[in-house]
Amino acid sequence: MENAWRMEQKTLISELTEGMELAKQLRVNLGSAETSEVLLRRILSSYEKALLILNWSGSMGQAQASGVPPESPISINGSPRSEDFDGALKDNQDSSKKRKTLPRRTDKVKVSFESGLEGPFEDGYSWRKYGQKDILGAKYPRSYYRCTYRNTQNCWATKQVQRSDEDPSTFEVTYRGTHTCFNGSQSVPQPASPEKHEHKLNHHSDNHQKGSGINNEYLDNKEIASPFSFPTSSLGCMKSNDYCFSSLMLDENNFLGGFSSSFIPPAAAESNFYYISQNQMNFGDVHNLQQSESELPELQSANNSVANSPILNLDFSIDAAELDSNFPFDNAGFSF
DNA sequence: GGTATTTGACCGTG
DNA sequence: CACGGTCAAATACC
Repeated sequence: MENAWRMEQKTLISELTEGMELAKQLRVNLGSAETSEVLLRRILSSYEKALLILNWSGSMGQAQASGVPPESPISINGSPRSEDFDGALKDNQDSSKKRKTLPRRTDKVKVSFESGLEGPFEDGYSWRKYGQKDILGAKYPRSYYRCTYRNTQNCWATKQVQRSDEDPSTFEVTYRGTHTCFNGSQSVPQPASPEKHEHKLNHHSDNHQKGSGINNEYLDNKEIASPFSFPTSSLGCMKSNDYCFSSLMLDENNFLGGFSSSFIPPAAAESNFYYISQNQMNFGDVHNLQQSESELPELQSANNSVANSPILNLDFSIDAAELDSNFPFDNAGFSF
């Protein structure tokens, strides 16, 4: 067993390393759509293999290491609820029920109120709040948002925003589902002004504070969290197909989802989680990409921050960190 | 009047 | 049964 594991580990490391390299190349080549696509495919392939391995040895039980049908059944179209796509995710084995343990991705974002909004909080999408709940053990309530275009464009993306009790200036944002809306309207706040920027989209800003019934605390929460976003970023597809593309790809990777997934056209992409191509144009800084599925109990991302993430240049690093908890990667020398 | 938010109720899951 | 997530009626704002 051990030998087997070691071998797998090597393979895994090799695959991940390659993926990383490819990603780096991609970064350099971004711009040339074709090249990017090829590279992305390769990246995906590498990660897929790695994931399969992980999946297999990591949790013997579920090893769905076979060519699991990647894409989820077009749930988006017909399904009335967002929970659908989780089903899509891992329904292979347990089919039947919808689960709440949707894989999702969490980001922690730090914001400084004192100095005004420092980080850009627009992710280019329009969110509509549909609920708020007090969470056990948390000081602050959790807010639930869904894409404004859910009905009009069948976009089932949702996100949850929770203020950290320990550090109120930090918000944990959990994205679920992928945007399938094409909102040119979202005009991404392009080169988001690094410094306090108005968190209101000038264009079509429809999220201004309306519910003036909320108290300040929530207001904060809301103003900031709601339109949330990252630096320049890009979540999902915005206007540039290229970015959309990459987002999807990575997304599809689903780092832990463990599915093979081949590229899915943006339109129908209903992958499961976003992946944020972090800011600064070229995935510069990493965040946490967490996809937790039933396998990984929790997603916590650990870094907060927009501000400092000494991590490398590629997002993949995150995984390393995460996986780390499950595997002895030490020797791998994941020093991206 | 249309759209967004608030908030209690409902429902599925563990 | 408790908790988290979503629904939907009521309400607020433009």
